[in-house]
Parts: sequence; structure tokens; C-alpha cells
Amino acid sequence: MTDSNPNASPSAPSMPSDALPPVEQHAQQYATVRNAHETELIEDYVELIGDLLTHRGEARAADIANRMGVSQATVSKMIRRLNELELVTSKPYRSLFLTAAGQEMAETSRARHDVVLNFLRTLGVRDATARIDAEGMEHHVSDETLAIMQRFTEQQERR
Amino acid sequence: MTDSNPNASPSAPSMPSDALPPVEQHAQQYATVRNAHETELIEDYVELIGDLLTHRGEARAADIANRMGVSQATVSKMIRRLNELELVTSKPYRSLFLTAAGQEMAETSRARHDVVLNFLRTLGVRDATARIDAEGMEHHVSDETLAIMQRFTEQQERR
DNA sequence: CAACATTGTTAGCCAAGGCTAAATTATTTG
DNA sequence: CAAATAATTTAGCCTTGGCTAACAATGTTG
Ligand SMILES: [Mn+2]
Ligand SMILES: [Mn+2]
Ligand SMILES: [Mn+2]
Ligand SMILES: [Mn+2]
Repeated sequence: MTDSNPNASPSAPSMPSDALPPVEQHAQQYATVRNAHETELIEDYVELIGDLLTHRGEARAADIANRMGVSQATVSKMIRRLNELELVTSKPYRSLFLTAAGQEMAETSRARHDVVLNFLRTLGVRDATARIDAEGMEHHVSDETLAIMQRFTEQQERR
Repeated sequence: MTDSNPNASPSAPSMPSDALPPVEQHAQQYATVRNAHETELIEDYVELIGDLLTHRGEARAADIANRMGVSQATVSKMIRRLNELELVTSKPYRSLFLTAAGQEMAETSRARHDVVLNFLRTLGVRDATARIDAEGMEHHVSDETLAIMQRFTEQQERR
């Protein structure tokens, strides 16, 4: 064992480079990221389908492909997966709809996405940049951080 | 074409849900995320190897496996890839080292990681949470946002 | 220094998420 | 209403990043 660091949580406010965290904590960091990556594409699809239903009244595979910037074949395959996960219902050649579980996921994801996006805007990030960053960041923001972002945004607005 | 939205950039400060962005911009959001996901694991490995070299003097496959929370076989395969990308040099059964390109990537990634981590701490996120969130967020933060985070952190410290 | 423990590699498997090309099914229109 | 067009699905391919099990090399120690 080359490595054994029982304890190290220096919260010095701005040191250039902290000591390595304890092995278990470090592994947990990466595990959480791997976990987020398993669900984030699913969340983005469900969120997008919800948005299309809200703003366009229907969610067609071709629209999803255009908005995702991905081939129709890729979308078709993903729709099969969403179906198996019982997040959407679909009849061939018809608009998609969200199941109850799908709607819940869509709302949660949308709310989280909006908090992150508005937080970035409030910080002063340009809109186009904020949208790009929020699309990736949203999946890696804990509830704790999300609440802080929300509070921050509200406080800034109240001025 | 069911979908055609020429222009929509409402920067209203906290509307519940914005209109859909134009298709091309929307597709660009997802494309940027897909792109980040292609490089982020590589960055995390290189960053970790750099950190192990700095803090431990050597970077062994077993340590990486423990810290990443992943099997040794997975690490072994990834090392082959890092070799092919000429980011590390390795002789079998010896510590890894970073090439010049690898060192540069390690430093860039580490700096970015630290900015995000310290920003979250400054916001008031608990250390363990901040570490987890930073590990995922770092790969989805634009240079623009990074600069703003850095400035914010420095301003808060100067009080 | 031989046995045991640790470390590293290889082989072979799997699922996810891309792609292109071809086939199928609606929809629109002359 | 038949033909052309558009939308969707399927088939088959690829890369990435996991895994386990078996094997190989190195290190440690009685
Ligand atoms: Mn997203
Ligand atoms: Mn990371
Ligand atoms: Mn990192
Ligand atoms: Mn990510």
C-alpha cells in the first residue's frame, strides 16, 4: 500500500493546491460523477420532451434530433430506452408523451436547470455562455449547492 | 419541419421557464456537453497522476485505482490510452510520469478545479459537498464563467 | 532464497451512445 | 389517388469505459 492518508480536510480559503483528500472521500467524488453521467442524458431528453410539449404542443423525434444535434437514428434508439424506463409513451409516427414519472423528472430537471442558469446570469455570465455552461453543470450540482445558488440569485434580485 | 424559432434570448432575471432557444443554439449547448464528456475522464486521470506525483512522489496504477474507485484492469487499460495520447510515459511495473503535454494538461486542470472548488467554498458550500460538486462541474465551466468565479472568490476574500 | 503477498497486465465480456445506410410508414400534393 | 416527400425505424458498425477472472511480474519476509 503506497497510499494511506487517514485524515485531511484543510479548508484554508485559497491555497493553491490542497493536500489529497482521504482515499475513500476521493473515490466517492469520482463515483458521484460517474453516477451523474449515467442519468444525465436521460434527464436531458425528458426535460427537452417536456419543454417541447409545453412550448410546441408536441414532441416529435425529428425535433428532438435537431435540438440535440444528433441523428434521428440515435433519437429513435433513445426513445426505445425511455419507453423501457416507462418515462415516455409513444406510438410509432406520433408525438411522444410523458408518463407521470416522466413529468416529474422533467419538472425536477427543468427547475434545477433554471436555478443554475439564472444563477450564472446573476453572476454576470453572458446569456449564451450561461446556457452552455448550465447544460453541463446542472447534472453535477448537489441539492445543497442548488439551494445556495437559488438564495444567492434571489438576494441579488432584491436590490 | 415542426420547429423553427428564429430568435429568443429573454434575459428576464427569474422567469420560471424561458422560451426554447433557437435550434442551432440549443444543439450547440448539447454538443458542447458531449464534447466535454469526451475529454473529462482523461483530464481527471492526468490531474490525479500529477497530484500523486506532487504529493506522494510517485503515481502507481494501484493508487489510481483506489482513488478513482475503479478496478486495476480499468486503470491499466486507461494507462495504455494515456500512453497512446502521449500524455504519460510508463515502464511496466514502475511509477507513471507525465510528458510535457501531460504536465500542461495537469496544471490547467488542477488550476480550473481549484477555482471551482474555492468558488463553491466561498459561496458557503460545505467542504465535502464542494469537493464532490467541483469534480463534476469543473469540466463544464467556460473560461468566461471561470474568470468570473475567480474574481468573485478574490473579492469575497478581500473583506 | 522460497513462499507468499502485492501489483500489474491481458482476455473476454457488457452497456451506452454515437454513426450511416437501407427499409418502412405517413403525409402531402399534382 | 398515385407519386413524391418527409418522418421514423431498423440493422449493423464503432468507441468508450466499466467489469471479472486468469495470468505474470515484482517485492517481502520467515
Ligand atoms: Mn443538461
Ligand atoms: Mn473531474
Ligand atoms: Mn478534477
Ligand atoms: Mn458531466
